[in-house]
Amino acid sequence: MATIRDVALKAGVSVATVSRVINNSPSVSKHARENVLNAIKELNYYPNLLGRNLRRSKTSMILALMPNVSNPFYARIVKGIEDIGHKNGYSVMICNTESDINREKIYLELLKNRLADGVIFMAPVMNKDELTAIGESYPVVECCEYIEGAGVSYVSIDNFAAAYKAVKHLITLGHKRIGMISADNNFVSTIQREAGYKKAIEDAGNVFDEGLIKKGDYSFKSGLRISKQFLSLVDRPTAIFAISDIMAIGAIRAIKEEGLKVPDDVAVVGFDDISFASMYDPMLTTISQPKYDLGCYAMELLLKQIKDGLKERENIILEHELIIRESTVK
Amino acid sequence: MATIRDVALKAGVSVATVSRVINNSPSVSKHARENVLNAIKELNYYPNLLGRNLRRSKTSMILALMPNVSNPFYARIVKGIEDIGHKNGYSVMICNTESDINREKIYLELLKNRLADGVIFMAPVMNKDELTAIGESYPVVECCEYIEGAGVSYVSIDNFAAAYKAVKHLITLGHKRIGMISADNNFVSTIQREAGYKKAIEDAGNVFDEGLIKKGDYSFKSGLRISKQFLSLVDRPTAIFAISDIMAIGAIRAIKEEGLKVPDDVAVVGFDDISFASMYDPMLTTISQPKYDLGCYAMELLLKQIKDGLKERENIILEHELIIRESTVK
DNA sequence: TTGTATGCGTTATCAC
DNA sequence: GTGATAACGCATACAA
Repeated sequence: MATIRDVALKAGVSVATVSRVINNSPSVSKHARENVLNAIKELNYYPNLLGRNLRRSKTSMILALMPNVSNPFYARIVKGIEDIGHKNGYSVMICNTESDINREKIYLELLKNRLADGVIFMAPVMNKDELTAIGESYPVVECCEYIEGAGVSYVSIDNFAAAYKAVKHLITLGHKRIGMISADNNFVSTIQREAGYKKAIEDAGNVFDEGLIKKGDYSFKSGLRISKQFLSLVDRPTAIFAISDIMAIGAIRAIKEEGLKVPDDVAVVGFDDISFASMYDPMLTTISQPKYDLGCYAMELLLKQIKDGLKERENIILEHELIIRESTVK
Repeated sequence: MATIRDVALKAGVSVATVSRVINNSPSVSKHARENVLNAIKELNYYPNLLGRNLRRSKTSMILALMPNVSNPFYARIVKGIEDIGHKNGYSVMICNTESDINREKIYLELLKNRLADGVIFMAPVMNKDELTAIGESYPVVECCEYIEGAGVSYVSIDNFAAAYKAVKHLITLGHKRIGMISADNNFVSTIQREAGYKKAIEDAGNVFDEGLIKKGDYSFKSGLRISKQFLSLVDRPTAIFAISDIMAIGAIRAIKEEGLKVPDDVAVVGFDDISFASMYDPMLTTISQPKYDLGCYAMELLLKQIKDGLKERENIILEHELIIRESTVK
């Protein structure tokens, strides 16, 4: 495999000149540049970035840690991250944590081992102190999900307001008993969405019933199971609000299996607006997050940290949107 | 940031000894090892892998190029790749090509630039000669989709047999006019699936009607649009076979929108068995590929190439399965 | 405009 | 069991 030295030899110049050509330094004669370029082509030379990166002590790589490659919710976010990254000369490596703290740590080693310049965390499961420690030494930004008080920059939406809006929508449609399919974790999104749900219920003058919040695990099956529980209540809810589209879809399936109609008998609202939401039958009313922009802003925050040092923390809250479809309105 | 030299200094030994400790060399005294370990902890030292990789000229990273992170079909495959990779000390970086040849090339540079030791290609769009060239110089294996005659190892399924089985299933159910939603490309999978479709039709003694194959683009919308075309035919098909689940789901939606029932009026078979297939209403009959195993085998083939040099080419065909659900049988 | 020489952080060879 | 030291491939300060 050709090295810069081979190129220099073939082009009859020094390695320094070759390096200058590669890096578009202006101070190199036309003649020399041509020779070098030819030699590069002839030798099919590609710079060894290990050498370059070691020398420059930067890798132009950033890490995107997500809990689940298969979750379509993250797809657009990643696109935003990549677009901004590429525009700035960074490659992004996507890594699958599976919400497994060990895998998170394995991939974080890439950062500590200087194989990446920074990391975008999609939904960290490590605890606050650990995250804070990482954030103090390396460029980190959280995207969507974040840990409050960890002192790490994040970009997200106002989950409280979003949930409030979703539930308000149901209330406006006349629903009084609204079941909520939440999750059994301490994510900010979960806590905020439950709070938004509660506030909307209470603002409407209805009594908040703790029993109408049940915990799933973001899966279709859990949405299905919980909804069946709701439907078997004597005073069953006429609407269900799920904190993820997949669980909402499980809810729809459950309602149909019970011989009921959506939205006539039970209305359903989801969260995320994944692509499947508009493919389902009925199409799902849901909260749309600005996924692409979330990714873009996260990457921009990260780049700023990398360039300017990591002193400044910055949090960005983007707008969400309620997308009304067939699962709530005919 | 601490380097091996700092550790050596603090531990009162030479860098060589530190290196030995890091790499678990047996020839280092208990005493020295302890000192080094302590120094490492105190200094919060992490080896700079750029240095190590440069020295060893290997990165223990492999590239997984996929057309689309958001396609749930690839999720399990990636899991297989990662599991085998991790088990062998490799990290895998997932990269999004979006079926864009430029992005493919950008990421392939990481290989040429020695930032990765090998690449697993999920659905290459580059042409045969280009792929062959890459395959001659670097460890490469194709997974699922592959280019025939490129001389690159691949692991896939028998798409001809799978399509044949799917269509045969419909024929057995009594269907005679079966529309096929294919794609407008030259993927092996597409060609083989069309051939399997044709053969099944002909083996059943029916006439093959070219007009019953229409081309989509793997999207929900294209499945929807094409199905509406099918349904508006005077002699409309009573069954539809789509080469992707997403298009099949579009077909179901179209059939329902026309006021028809699935499977009573029109039956539908998809391909891939994405998680969403069993969430839809009706649940989708489809061909299941052994996604996880596809990933595992691909990674194993790649590791073999990396270790043994890249001389040997090997192709692996795994078993598929027809999953019969509600979209064909009540 | 060009070349020489140094060092980035490691590992590995060699001598002790 | 240990320590000098020479690479790995490149970028750059400095000298010319």
